[in-house]
Amino acid sequence: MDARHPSSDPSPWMPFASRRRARDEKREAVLRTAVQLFLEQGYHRATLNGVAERLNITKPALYNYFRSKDEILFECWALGQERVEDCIAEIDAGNGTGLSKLRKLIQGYALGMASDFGASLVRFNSHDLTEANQKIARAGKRRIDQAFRNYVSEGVKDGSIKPCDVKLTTFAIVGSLNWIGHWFKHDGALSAEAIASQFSVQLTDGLAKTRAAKKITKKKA
Amino acid sequence: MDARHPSSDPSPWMPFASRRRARDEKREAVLRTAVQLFLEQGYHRATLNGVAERLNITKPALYNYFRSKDEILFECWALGQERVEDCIAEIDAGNGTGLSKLRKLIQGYALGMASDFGASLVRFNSHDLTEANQKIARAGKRRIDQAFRNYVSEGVKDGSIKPCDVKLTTFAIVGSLNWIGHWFKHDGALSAEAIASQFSVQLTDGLAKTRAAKKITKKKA
DNA sequence: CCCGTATATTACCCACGAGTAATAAGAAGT
DNA sequence: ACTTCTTATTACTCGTGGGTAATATACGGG
Repeated sequence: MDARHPSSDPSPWMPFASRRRARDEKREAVLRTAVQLFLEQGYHRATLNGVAERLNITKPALYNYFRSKDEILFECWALGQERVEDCIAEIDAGNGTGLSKLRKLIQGYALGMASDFGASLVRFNSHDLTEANQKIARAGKRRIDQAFRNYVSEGVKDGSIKPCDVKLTTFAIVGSLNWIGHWFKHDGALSAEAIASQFSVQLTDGLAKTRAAKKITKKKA
Repeated sequence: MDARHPSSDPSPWMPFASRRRARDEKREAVLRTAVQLFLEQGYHRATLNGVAERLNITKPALYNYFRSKDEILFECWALGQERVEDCIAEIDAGNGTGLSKLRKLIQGYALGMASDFGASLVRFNSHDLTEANQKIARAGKRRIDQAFRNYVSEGVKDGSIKPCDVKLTTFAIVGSLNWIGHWFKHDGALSAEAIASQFSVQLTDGLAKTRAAKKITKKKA
């Protein structure tokens, strides 16, 4: 069925490695199922029995992979967070104007929000995490917010974005994007990609300092 | 202290009325305390014992005013909803371009979001309501969303707003506004009014079809 | 002054679901 | 085949908190 047990491979670690991989796959399967159920029914209404049932196992089996329900919640959150942070890292590695970076981040973040793990960043209540994990989550949120703000103010500096209140502008953009996590449906009329590219244009529409926009500003001034 | 017991009033219904009013005030006090606690700790972490404690009463006393915890939640939601719907009614009663109506709604909605009851529209999980109340909440959300869409498409028709994807534009605006409910703090640097007026301008900035904007559109075309 | 109603309290119930033994089954290695 | 480690199951505990029954107290009206 698959190449998970390549008996032809003589390496004595291979069987071990393959078992580890199977384990990780199961862990991921749990997370995927859990996040779906959490999103469908809400974290508290969703029970671990329910999660287990969907996986055709029983609740205690889950405890081979996770220590507690809130740990599952946290790891769902973490996967969504990771994806966004990877996106930020990629943007930071490249170059471009503040505006182009901002657009990339908007696009990446929008795509994230259209996924289950991404939506968990905004659909779950941070109070359901342990105190320690709440701190981690807050720090993560901060880093993302900071990235947005950095790109905006960078854009203002390099002239690609017209002067604006960085904080409020960021809030407005992030808000629009977060909302995707609440209304997006995979079976809807709009694909995630379409939304992402639309938003990356639309949300920066009034922000870009084009030649034409410059003219207007000067006219007004 | 107050005129709640006007013994000078001969009307036999007056005492009754005054007691009703006291009752309603207590009901409201419960809701105010409850919504605060729900927002602080999350609906599930917050207990009715906790709510009662803050009011210097005990849990069963709450059941003189509400049938269940989720009824309290619902009424908090309803108060926030009502406020927005009042705003919509007011706008619909007056006249103006689609753009000016949209700006009024943005302003009103932003102000709402900066209040506890308004924030409850977006901070609480609809799954914590009864099936019946979920339907009511969904219908309410729909009405608000529809108002936004109506004003936008009205604006496009009357020429105050430049042609755009009504649905996505609305989502973007509503998203920005809803996000206020998550980050606004009463003791923060920005007042609710400042945010509301800022957003009413900023969110419609790229939307308004000014003469200058018209020129750009024609240039591009 | 007494009665009836509204409103509060104390003391309880109990459903629910997270988490935990105790234990069985299955595969890997020898 | 025997052992061992992993992974799963059955059957259970138990804390929590929403909700209730019985009851006390305050207050306005006759």
